[in-house]
Amino acid sequence: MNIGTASIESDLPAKTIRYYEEIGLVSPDRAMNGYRDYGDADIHKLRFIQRSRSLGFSIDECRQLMALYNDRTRASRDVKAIAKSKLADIDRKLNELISMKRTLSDLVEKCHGTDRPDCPILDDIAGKNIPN
Amino acid sequence: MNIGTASIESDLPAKTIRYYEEIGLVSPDRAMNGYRDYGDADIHKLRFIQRSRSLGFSIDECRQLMALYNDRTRASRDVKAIAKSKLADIDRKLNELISMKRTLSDLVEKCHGTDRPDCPILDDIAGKNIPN
DNA sequence: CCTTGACCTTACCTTCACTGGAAGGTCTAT
DNA sequence: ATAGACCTTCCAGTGAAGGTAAGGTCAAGG
Repeated sequence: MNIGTASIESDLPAKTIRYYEEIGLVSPDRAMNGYRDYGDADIHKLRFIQRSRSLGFSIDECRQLMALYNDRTRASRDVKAIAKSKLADIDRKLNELISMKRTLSDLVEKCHGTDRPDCPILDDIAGKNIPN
Repeated sequence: MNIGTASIESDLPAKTIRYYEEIGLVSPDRAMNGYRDYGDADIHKLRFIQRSRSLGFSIDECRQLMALYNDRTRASRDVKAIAKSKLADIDRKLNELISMKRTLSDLVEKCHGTDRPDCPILDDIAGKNIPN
């Protein structure tokens, strides 16, 4: 499968996929013409990375997970530990996002959204009683 | 007020404050000795930016928000639109995060966590079918 | 007056994770 | 045979800072 198809399958820009190869995350075969040739396992990896990245995990964290994929002799205990620590990260991110959402949607709700300059969102961001 | 104090007042690293000056966000006076001299209005702006950034707005969005804030004739509708689009972003991230959490905690639960290399988490990453 | 140490300055380099563009090779359909 | 959609590599730039170096300034203590 060429990079264009891999891009669609993994929901990642071709540019990004090449970058991931450059930094050693996913190394596809090459066809006779020099084109990258992605197999199902590559697509699966790319999808996993895409999902992890979109959740705010760093490339380095993705690399840890990829390393687990490449080392089939690792004790499943270690894998479980890493997965659990990622779960804790996810929970932390969830809480941050929820708090951000609460604040923002409070503000959006209070904002009348008209032509008038009066705006609770800006008032909040600016802090209540600071002079212009 | 020197940059160190401004840093404390605005809850932003001095380095970041200088960067904000470089990109034209906040331009303090200079004292005779060349030190930056921040007034209340500058601190106010810095706090505004700090708060916007912590709510997930990009620098460019902060710039828009500040322009709206400084524009006495602004429409609160415009501010609301920006905030709502940010909220949509947050919701999308939340959903992805929740789905990732479900996947990972499913896997952690299924993982026996012993010395054996056999590991359901890796099997999932590899795209194997895991019998329930 | 001198030194120490905290604070400030600019200038430049590095980071992370891409993203864009140029210049050119390949494939497929008409 | 040619168009245009794909692919290749290489080089540069982005946002939003963080790090480090080399040096200027200031207040306090000896």
